[in-house]
Amino acid sequence: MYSACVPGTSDLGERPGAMAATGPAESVGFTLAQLGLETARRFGEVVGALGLEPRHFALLRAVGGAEGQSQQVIAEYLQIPASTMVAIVDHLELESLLERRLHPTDRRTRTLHLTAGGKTVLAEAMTLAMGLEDQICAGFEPAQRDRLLAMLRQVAGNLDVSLAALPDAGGHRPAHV
Amino acid sequence: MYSACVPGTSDLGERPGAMAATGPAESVGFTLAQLGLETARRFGEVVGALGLEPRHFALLRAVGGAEGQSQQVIAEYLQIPASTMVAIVDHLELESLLERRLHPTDRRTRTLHLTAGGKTVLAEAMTLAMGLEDQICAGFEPAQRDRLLAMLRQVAGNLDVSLAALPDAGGHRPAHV
DNA sequence: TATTGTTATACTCTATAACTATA
DNA sequence: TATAGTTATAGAGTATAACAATA
Repeated sequence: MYSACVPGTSDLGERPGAMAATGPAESVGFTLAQLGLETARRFGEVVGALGLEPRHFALLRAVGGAEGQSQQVIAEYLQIPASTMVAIVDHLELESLLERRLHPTDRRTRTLHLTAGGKTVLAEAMTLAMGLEDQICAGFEPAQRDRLLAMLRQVAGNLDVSLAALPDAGGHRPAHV
Repeated sequence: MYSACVPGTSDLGERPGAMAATGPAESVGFTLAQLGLETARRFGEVVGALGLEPRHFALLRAVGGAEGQSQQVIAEYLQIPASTMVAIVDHLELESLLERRLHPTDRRTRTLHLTAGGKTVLAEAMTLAMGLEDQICAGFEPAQRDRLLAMLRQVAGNLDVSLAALPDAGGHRPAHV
């Protein structure tokens, strides 16, 4: 993890120090990079209380929002290679938070589904995430927070960052239909 | 780098895919984490054109703003372990962008100084960073950009993130003086 | 005896590529 | 022949701890 050098980046896990401080406070870019890093780090701590790592949460959330999708589709959405996907799914399946099921027509494909426990843990994680959100936005009036979000969305647009969720399997039809 | 799972984190280098998309667009936390990640990634691309990695830029910048500080002080500021610091300093010294000098009174200590070339490269990198800044803030009027920065600073305060630079060696006096 | 910097090393994470089974 | 998923493996990056010189 050295993305921290921000605006270099860096990935953080629950690993200790990242190269963090880097930018002038007058720059939106530096500030965003630094806040993003710290936000991610805090989130890791928060979901860590549930025994989850950020990547596990990310997968639970993706599956929760797109029940029945294939591993491949979800891996592409999360922008991780197939081999990494296998490891994460293995981990969560071992903890009985999600399960692989056979695809109804294609026996090569595995579809992913949350278990009851997975839904519970995901809900708990979302609750904790909302608590962090409140901490992040402390002192903001609702209208101010909305303005901040609107500006951040504009920045996302400027950077071609998609904030969209993955449609569930039912929404996906073969192109030729 | 998997901090990308955002708000997991992650560090990014110039490495390809990071687990990126994760959060609902209605959350400041998720959005910040995602934008921070992308900003850091873009910055890595930008300074990469100068042959720098984000961590190299971070060190050049820290030294440029605190000429003559010891490796230890700067490593602490950057929140990286001493052994990592050695590797980065080695790299930049090999490229003649900075140099180690002997401390005037303590022969254990090395002080860090930018070379003329280092100053040039740092200035070029700052110019490129400003170009990225313009891209990030495209469509914002100056007053809007100021409002965004002010809000981000408030978030930084909420998260105890320091945006301060490191004082240079001259500003450091032993506590007992 | 404590501290600065260095070196050696072990560990984690990630991605590439080979492999199996299906289509 | 191509694709979904799996496994094996090699590489990068990081941190921990032992070490040398100096205080």
